[in-house]
Amino acid sequence: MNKVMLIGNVGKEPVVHYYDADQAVAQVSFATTEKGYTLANGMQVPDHTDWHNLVFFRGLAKVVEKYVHKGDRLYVEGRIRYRLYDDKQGKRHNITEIYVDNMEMLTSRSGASAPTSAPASSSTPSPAETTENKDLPF
Amino acid sequence: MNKVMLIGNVGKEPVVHYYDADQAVAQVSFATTEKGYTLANGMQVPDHTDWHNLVFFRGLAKVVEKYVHKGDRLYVEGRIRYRLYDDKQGKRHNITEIYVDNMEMLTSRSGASAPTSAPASSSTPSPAETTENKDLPF
Amino acid sequence: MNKVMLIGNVGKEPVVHYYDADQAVAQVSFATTEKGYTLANGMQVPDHTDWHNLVFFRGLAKVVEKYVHKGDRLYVEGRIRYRLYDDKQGKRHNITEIYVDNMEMLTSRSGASAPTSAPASSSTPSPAETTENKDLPF
Amino acid sequence: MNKVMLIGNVGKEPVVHYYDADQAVAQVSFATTEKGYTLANGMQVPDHTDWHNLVFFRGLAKVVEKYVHKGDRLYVEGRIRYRLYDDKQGKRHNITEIYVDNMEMLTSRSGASAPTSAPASSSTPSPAETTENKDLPF
DNA sequence: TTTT
DNA sequence: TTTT
Repeated sequence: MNKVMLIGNVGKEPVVHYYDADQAVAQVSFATTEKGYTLANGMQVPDHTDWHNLVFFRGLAKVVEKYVHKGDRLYVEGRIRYRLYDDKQGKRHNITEIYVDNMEMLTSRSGASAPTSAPASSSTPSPAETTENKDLPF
Repeated sequence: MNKVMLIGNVGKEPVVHYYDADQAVAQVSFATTEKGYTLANGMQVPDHTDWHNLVFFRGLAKVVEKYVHKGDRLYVEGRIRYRLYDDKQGKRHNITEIYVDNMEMLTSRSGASAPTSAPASSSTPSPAETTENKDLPF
Repeated sequence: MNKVMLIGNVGKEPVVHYYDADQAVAQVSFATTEKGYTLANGMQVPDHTDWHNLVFFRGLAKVVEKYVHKGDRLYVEGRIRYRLYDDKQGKRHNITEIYVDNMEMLTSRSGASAPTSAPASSSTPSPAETTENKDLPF
Repeated sequence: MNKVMLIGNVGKEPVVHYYDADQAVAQVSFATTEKGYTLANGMQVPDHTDWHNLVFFRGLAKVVEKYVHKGDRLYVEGRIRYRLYDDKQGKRHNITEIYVDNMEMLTSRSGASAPTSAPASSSTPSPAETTENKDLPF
């Protein structure tokens, strides 16, 4: 088991690459913040923010491209991956990424205009705010 | 592994029992709500609320007694337990409970007056809004 | 959030219903066991087993029908649902179910003969032991 | 929320530092392995192992020092932390660590002799294989 | 009713 | 019985 669950906010506009029509990859810089607290001795521990490198593949990458924007609050589930890469100068770098398997948008955008091409009809079914498995409404 | 994670709201004031000075047990009726959504065919699936029976023991029960109130939003982690009990009429019942191992209060109560008896001193360290393991602030 | 994660064993053969060609539902009786331990005072707390009612829908129900059997070890993720139903005698009952959104088979069945009709060819791609989201092997 | 759950194996003997009698920190190199699988097109995706830097504080660090060894299988829960540090040559490095809040030992060591110095008494209550919250055995 |  |  290698499982990560995060609730946080998107730091800037997602970056999406298409390797072919089907193979989309989206990268999202994502902040989680741990609230500060006061120690028994009165010392104040400040808030702490971590910046995660989220990576979305295939269908999720397309959902990100369509609906996710800077500032949005998300719940994501995935796995930690550690990777080496060489930059243009041939320097080797470590990078830690979260491969996202599941996402839920927590920013409600009820009367939201769609990002790129606005839907003409107002009867359009609401934008998919959830990409989790949805099952029979028993 | 038998793990439950919930974010939701307290439905009524917690009920706390002391078996002796140390053995406190708190019971909390707790609602989680799954947002409705629109199916591909246009059908609307409404919001769905589940009511959980949370059970807190020992130190956590005391934190609940002190700080948790009707309407509060909580994050809880625990385990599912199924139990049989006989009511006063001798009738047997099934009950499902969530034994809580970890709790975090999500309702900020910054300028909160303490629940029953307000603390005299204003220099009191802030009420514990978190009961998770807190470690060295590296 | 209403999230459940279980690792345990299937107690008897799954029961599968088809409402139509697509709408399959599988029910699985599922045991999780919490290891006993010794208290500080030397008292022994025995092992404790909980029996969960798992419910699988659609594609997952079909995977269950094909591959899951009595005794198998599974990892499942899902949500808790509380439901009322009336039995044939018109008596009302509470039932707690785990709606499964994600499953992973932990019982390796490497040289396994397929459950009902064994595949003739040995070059058959291995049976799906995982039904989680699988992404690009970056 | 910044939550990590891992099941895997300890790669080498833990390294423990004491800053003072109470402030212990343990570091553990920890491997999680994702099973390979066969793609629809017959291509084989091999097993994939990730090496995590686990960090344990205070009481957990002492449990690690006493009971955790190379090869042991563990379940850990914690948070991801990204940190910069300068090495002895003054070079800046990124490091990703998992701050562990909760641990469970999955390697059973029933008749285990204690690691370094064996306890004198054989009536010693069994070694703590679990450091999770344990509650009233209702 | 299961399993380690 | 709660809340967003």
